[in-house]
Amino acid sequence: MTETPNETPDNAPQPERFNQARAAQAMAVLEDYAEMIGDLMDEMGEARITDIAARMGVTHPTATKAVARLKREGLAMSRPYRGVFLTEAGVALADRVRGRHRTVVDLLIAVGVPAETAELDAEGLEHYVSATSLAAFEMFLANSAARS
Amino acid sequence: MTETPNETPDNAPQPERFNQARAAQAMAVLEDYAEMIGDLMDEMGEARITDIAARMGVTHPTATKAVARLKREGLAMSRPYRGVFLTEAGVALADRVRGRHRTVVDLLIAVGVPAETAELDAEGLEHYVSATSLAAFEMFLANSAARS
DNA sequence: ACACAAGTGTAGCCAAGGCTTTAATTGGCG
DNA sequence: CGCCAATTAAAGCCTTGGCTACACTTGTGT
Repeated sequence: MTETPNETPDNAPQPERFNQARAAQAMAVLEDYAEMIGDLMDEMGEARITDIAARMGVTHPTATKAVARLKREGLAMSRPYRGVFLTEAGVALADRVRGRHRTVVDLLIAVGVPAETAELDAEGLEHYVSATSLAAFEMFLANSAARS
Repeated sequence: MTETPNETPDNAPQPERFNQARAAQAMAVLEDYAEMIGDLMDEMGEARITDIAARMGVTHPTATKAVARLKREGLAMSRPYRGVFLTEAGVALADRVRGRHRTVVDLLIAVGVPAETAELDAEGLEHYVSATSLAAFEMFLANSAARS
């Protein structure tokens, strides 16, 4: 191997922004599952693989794999044939995701997107909203409310 | 609750929205590549694999694969060892993506997101903005401009 | 007590989208 | 003209996240 330390790719414009988007995308699925498990725990007291799969619109093996990944990331715990539970970190993530989702939906509505579309689009958008943008959204919403 | 587990999945929120988001995600990469090829054709008259790869921040083989996918989708054409060109459909897609990108950036800025962050976030966000939301964004921007 | 249905887990396949390595083509230069 | 560097292509591997098929627990009902 020639010593090719992963230095800056080269003098290209900014390919990093794509990598950043790709990284966010990797996290997106985890976030969705964590949020879903949080919802199920709130509603039913526990999250079962079948329910998670049904809600996510996937088959149980797929849900199992996702849960395995959540466990690997320290976001969830589960014992064989028992329900799935979120760790403290998982709960924190779920809460954060939920809050962000609401903010995104509210912002979309605030700029004139129909409520239904806002919900639908937010599902895809939310994972790509940076903390900076989220803060801006909240400020914008606060100002809008105050001005109305 | 009695044991009766034969109940319908309760208020199961359509899992389709997740599938929708997944579909959008599949298109995202293609859109990015098409846009990039369009840029390169405008700037240099042709798009070469090496340039595409550099700009996207990936290796050449990855870019080659992406181009193959674009060709499969009827969005691009290329002859071995010659440049890559967009088909009519590809050009249309690239233009649409470019316009949407600008609108998204403008909207983010309009609601108070710093310009740099807006650019960065738009890269991920743009692929999930529906036509309905996009139209709402444009109307919002038009109104903002008029009111300023 | 045991059988069977439902739920869960495991294995193996596929496509996408990354990567590295190796081969081939092109084209410029000595 | 022939060789070499750069470019492109091809082949093979990895991970993610879908899927189906099949195996195994669990626990409920007779």
